[in-house]
Amino acid sequence: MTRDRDNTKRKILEAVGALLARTGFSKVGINTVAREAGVDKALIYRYFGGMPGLLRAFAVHGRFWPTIAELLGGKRESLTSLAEASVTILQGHLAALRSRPVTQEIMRWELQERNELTDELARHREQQGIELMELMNAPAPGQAGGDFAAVAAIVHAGLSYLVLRSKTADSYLGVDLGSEDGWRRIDAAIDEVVRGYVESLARE
Amino acid sequence: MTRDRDNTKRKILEAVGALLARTGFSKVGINTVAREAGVDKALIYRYFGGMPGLLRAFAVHGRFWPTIAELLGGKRESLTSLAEASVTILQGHLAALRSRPVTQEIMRWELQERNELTDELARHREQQGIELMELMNAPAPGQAGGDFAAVAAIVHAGLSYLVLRSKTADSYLGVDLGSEDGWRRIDAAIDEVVRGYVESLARE
DNA sequence: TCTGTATGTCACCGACAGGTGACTTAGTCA
DNA sequence: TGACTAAGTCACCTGTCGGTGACATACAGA
Repeated sequence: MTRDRDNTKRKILEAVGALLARTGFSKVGINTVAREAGVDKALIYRYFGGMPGLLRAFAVHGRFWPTIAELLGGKRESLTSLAEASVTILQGHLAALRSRPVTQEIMRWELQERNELTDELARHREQQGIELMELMNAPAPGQAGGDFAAVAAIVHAGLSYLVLRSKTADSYLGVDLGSEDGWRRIDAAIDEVVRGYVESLARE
Repeated sequence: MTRDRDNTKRKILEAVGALLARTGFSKVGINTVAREAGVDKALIYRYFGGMPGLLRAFAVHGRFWPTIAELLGGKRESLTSLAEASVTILQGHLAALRSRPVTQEIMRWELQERNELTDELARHREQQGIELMELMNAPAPGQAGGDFAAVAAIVHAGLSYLVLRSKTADSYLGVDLGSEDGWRRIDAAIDEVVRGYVESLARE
């Protein structure tokens, strides 16, 4: 065999991602990762110091969260109104999350367990979320007669939940989570509910 | 020691609930349940046939899902409008879920794993969800110019996610998930967003 | 009072987990 | 070419898991 530390480290990190996407966090351990990577587990300890270190390296190395640019999907210039911006961002969130199985697994993991790593990941996302809120030019609570941030949080969370749930459920409240048709309904509903709400704010 | 099969079974089932609420599904196993119940694990095999049988018995015995009556919170008579009914039901869903840690754990479990038991639980809830939709007297998609069911699914899912996330996160998009204040914002936002949306439907 | 049964106890199995230390060997540099 | 370093291998430890069979004994019914 050839000896190549960097390549081995890469194989290990890739194994984490593959295992994560395929089997979820609960099955990711030293032994399974080593097996998946075709590498002796002692090397994981030598190169990453153990499971926590490996996960940290994995978290740092990967691009799990969509950039703001991706969320906007090249529509940055069209964000002329609060409704416009909100719909674009929320629809972008839905599409981005759906296309990232590993991110979904990380989010499932975050729901189960709290540790320094999940906290760090959460901090990063919370930070980005707040940037997004600013990008929507959201009015502060009360300022426009409504709590826009709280509404956005509900919808954002709802999209997250529907995507996470789609792995293990066929439908949710009658909406098919297994077909593109169902997701088109969700996508359209984002538009409906956000515009409806923002209009009601404007009317006050 | 006294010999009392029924009491032992009860202790075992209670141990499942306690363990579930305290440590989540991933830590629920034959050994941990037996230890928690202060009982020999052989009895679990004798009385329940093993882990799947125990979980099934647990699922049957417990009241994890709020009844429709609880969701309505004694406001059945006031459901005069679509908006009224929807807000009441969604706020009821939020309160009910927040008060049920075991239900939350089951839902976390459902996000991770799919098996006959989670499927059965999901079927039951999907059924109840559809009843709720009918109770809201929801117009069919397209009938009122909007897909009410999809919007309701997003909001319903969002509330679920926020509650599940509150165990491991302090805030979500700037909304504090650890204080009653944050939840009051969510509660109010349900009202805002639903009314805003329903009004926009009426205006078409 | 005796006896059968079912409740509860215990010891043990194989499999697999995380973790470690000693060994072999490939590649590099003097 | 020889020697050193580090990459890779292997054997083995401890603990826990799910699962099972043999055993002890409390209790009810004859």
